[in-house]
Amino acid sequence: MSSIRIAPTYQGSKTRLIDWKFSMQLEKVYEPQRFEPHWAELWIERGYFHAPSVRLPGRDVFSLVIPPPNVTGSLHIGHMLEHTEIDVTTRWHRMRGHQTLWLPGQDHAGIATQMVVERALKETDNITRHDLGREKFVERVWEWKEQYGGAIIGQMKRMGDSCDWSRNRFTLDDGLSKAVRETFVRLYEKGLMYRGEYMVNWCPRCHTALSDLEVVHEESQGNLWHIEYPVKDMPGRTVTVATTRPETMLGDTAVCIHPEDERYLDLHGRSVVLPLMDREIPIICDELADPKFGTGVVKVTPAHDPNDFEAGKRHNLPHVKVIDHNAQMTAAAGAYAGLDRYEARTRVLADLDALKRLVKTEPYSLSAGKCQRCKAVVEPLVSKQWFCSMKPLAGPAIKAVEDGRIVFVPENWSKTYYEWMYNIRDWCVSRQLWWGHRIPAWHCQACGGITVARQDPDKCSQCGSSHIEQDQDVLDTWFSSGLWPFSTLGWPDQTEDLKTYYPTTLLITGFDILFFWVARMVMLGMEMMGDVPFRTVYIHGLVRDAERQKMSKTKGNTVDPLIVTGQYGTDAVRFALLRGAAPGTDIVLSEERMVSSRSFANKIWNAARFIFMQMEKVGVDDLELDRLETRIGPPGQIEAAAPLEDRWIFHRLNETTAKINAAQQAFRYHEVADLVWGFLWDEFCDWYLEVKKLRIQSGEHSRVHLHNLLRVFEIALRLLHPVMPFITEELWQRLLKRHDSLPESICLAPFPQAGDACCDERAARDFALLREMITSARALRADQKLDPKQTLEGLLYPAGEATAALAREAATILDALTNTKFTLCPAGAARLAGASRATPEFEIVLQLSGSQADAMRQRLQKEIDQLNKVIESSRRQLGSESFTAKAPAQVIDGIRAKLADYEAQLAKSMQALQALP
RNA sequence: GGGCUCGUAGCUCAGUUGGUUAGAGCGCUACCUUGACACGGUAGAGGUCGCAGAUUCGAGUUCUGCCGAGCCCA
Repeated sequence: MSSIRIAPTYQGSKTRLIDWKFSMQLEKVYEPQRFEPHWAELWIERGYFHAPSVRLPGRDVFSLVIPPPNVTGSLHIGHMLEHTEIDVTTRWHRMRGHQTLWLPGQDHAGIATQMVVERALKETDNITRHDLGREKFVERVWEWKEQYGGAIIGQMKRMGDSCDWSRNRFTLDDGLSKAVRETFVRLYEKGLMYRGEYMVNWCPRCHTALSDLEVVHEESQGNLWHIEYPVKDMPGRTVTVATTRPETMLGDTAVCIHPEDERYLDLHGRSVVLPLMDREIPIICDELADPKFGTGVVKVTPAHDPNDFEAGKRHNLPHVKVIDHNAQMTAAAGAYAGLDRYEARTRVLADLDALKRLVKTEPYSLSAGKCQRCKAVVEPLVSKQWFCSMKPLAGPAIKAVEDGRIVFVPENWSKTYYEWMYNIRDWCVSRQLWWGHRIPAWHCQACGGITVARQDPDKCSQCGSSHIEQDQDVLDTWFSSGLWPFSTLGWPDQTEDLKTYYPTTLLITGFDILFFWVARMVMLGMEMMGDVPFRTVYIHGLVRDAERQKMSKTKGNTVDPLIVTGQYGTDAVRFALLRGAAPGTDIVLSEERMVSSRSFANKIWNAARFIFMQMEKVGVDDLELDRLETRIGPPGQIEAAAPLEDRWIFHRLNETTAKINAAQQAFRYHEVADLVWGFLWDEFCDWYLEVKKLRIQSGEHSRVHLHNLLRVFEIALRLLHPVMPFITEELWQRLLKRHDSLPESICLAPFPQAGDACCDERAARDFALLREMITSARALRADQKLDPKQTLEGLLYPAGEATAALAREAATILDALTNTKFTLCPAGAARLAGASRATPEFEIVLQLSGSQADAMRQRLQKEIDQLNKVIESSRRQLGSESFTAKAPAQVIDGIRAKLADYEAQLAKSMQALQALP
């Protein structure tokens, strides 16, 4: 092996893997920026994440579609959490040899994108979209999309998201647009898509109708104004209505009382005169009025309130539209025409006050519906829109979850899902926008008929006239998103992709779009494909800041993934996110979490550095690690004659492997992270490496020791890879000699599986005992404030032959790791006075001066107190008839054994206390 | 008003079907710059698991009520 060592450089050789000859020298400090971009690019260039269309024989399929981010946006930390969870799961499946597809893409976000481009037009050219015209405007949005739409893709690639980029999809792609049109036509033909005049949520800023879901209700402090209406032909008789929106009174076409309200029986069949307008309107009887609320009289404005709209239908009331699509008063508002709705409110109140018709103003908290996008207060307006009937679609969607064909994780989300599904209302799908899928319906100027078609028609399907014009509106973005799991796979064409990957295996997404997206995908998937779109829905939490606050731009507490990954490394940020990602909980992302996660990466880095240095010293490079077949499946056989630490670490590795696979299966990402952390840091680095250091220093059988060390480390890297893909790839590439039989990348190497071959309970017990001896001795030293550099004399009294044998076998380790020269004493030998520590298995005594005895006495007394406490409670339990009669024998035996231990330990502690000078 | 979630160490959180002395990270204290790592090591302190009942031989874990925090739907 050459003695020249050059740090690897990736420049000018993007597609080259690391040259192993130069791979053994690691920088002292972990610097992820040096290698993360390299691997991110290489993985994609080599096509490791490409999924074939054809179903490969004998392999499980794992497929998942991305929740498509908004094309104009950039990724925030919430996306990064979502993508990390997806990526961890995807990589895990890929490594398990499954035919794996993570399909990426973006959606066109109709309202949001149009808003952004309109704003830009205003700023740069001071023009509106109407100045440009529809065609030109849409062109501009496409230009915008081309310019900024790549941002997300770039970010995802840099984060190592293992998606198949050859399949990237956009909701406005030709294929997906075809799917949208096909769906619309099918639903229309089935009578599930209809057009009509109904009251919808209208955003006066975005100038479009919104679905119920796009309206957010916010509590705010307002007033309840009480207005008096004089009853016609009954001088002096008035009724008082209460309203939070007095300006709408101009459009009142009735007042309403409850039919059984005794206060108003004399008013049945009467009418009132609407103040300010001097319009006579009827008094109607309807359940709409709640006798218990206020005066029991309500004003009825069918054109501007959903409940009144319904009441208006029941009583054939006329609509007087006093507020228009710009939230300005119409001509019907008489003197108030042209005013903004709030200005009109002020004026109406002033005028009513002048007429002495405003009898009371009381503060009132109300919840106003606001546009999700622009936060403008939504105006309920009657207009002609397209609606999708939901009830018929909801049935099969509910059943799919009830049957367990779709499973929610955590399970309780299914309740929220049912709740919404059972109370579902028709979906307003038309939007008065230009950016989106134009509705495939043509209106005939001759007969007024509607032609809905897959291909653009040239004449009316009803009268044959060629004077037809396509509907001006586009569809809700979520309509196309609802088709995402199959439109992205080529539907409505019957593609190979569809056969192979639909239904998808899993969906990982946030609860905020459970109704918007998840529920609609289920309904449309059932309807169009006749099968569920995914089998499992994992709902992740919300990323919060260190103070548990929701992140928001206005609060300024957002975390930019690009900045933090630059600071700490992508692996560390991923790990920090995952450590908090217990199912059903929000994720708290703090600076400290990222710092400690980077420390973990640094720890692994340095463990590798140590290993590589030893390999150099011993003069071995690969130690036959190229024989991959020995590493598929369980961690492998370990000879019975192998040193204790090897038998122990393989046992632990195997256990950890089993637990990690189980945690992966259950989406317990925090557990995956904790397990791998605990194994690598607390066991591999703190104990195994420390012992191996001694072995290698001794110079005997270094090769054998190193061989096992490398095997463990290599397997651990693969366990860690889904969670920290970059550092594991970097180290794995450096560790392994390039060999034809090996996968090119750790991405493609098999994920470790647990087996029985290296289970070794005895080694586990022995090593735990050895650790206890060492820890006890160290604790004694620390208690006595003894100089760590001073080698001490110590005595070890084992309780039995097995412990004695272990003490003999591990004598050098015990001495070295405690800096003590221990003498092994027979079990029954007389105790020497000194600092002592006892366990059921052994007792350790260190020589002690009188001045140090006090601290020791205190510690022993505390220990005795604690022992007495647990002994008492154990005895009480064992003395209880009902316990011994009912508890399982295993539990009783366990407590008996433990009690014996406590008692033995207590005796030793008492003895030690007495022995103190 | 209906539904859901949470309340465990100073802070942020784990704790899978009830079972022996309740864990982690960060922070804190003391000691240690030891040839992988101070982004480190060793040893420690710190919790009557929100409150009150109930079930049980046994409850952080199950049930009921209350208090407190948050979210969703109407």
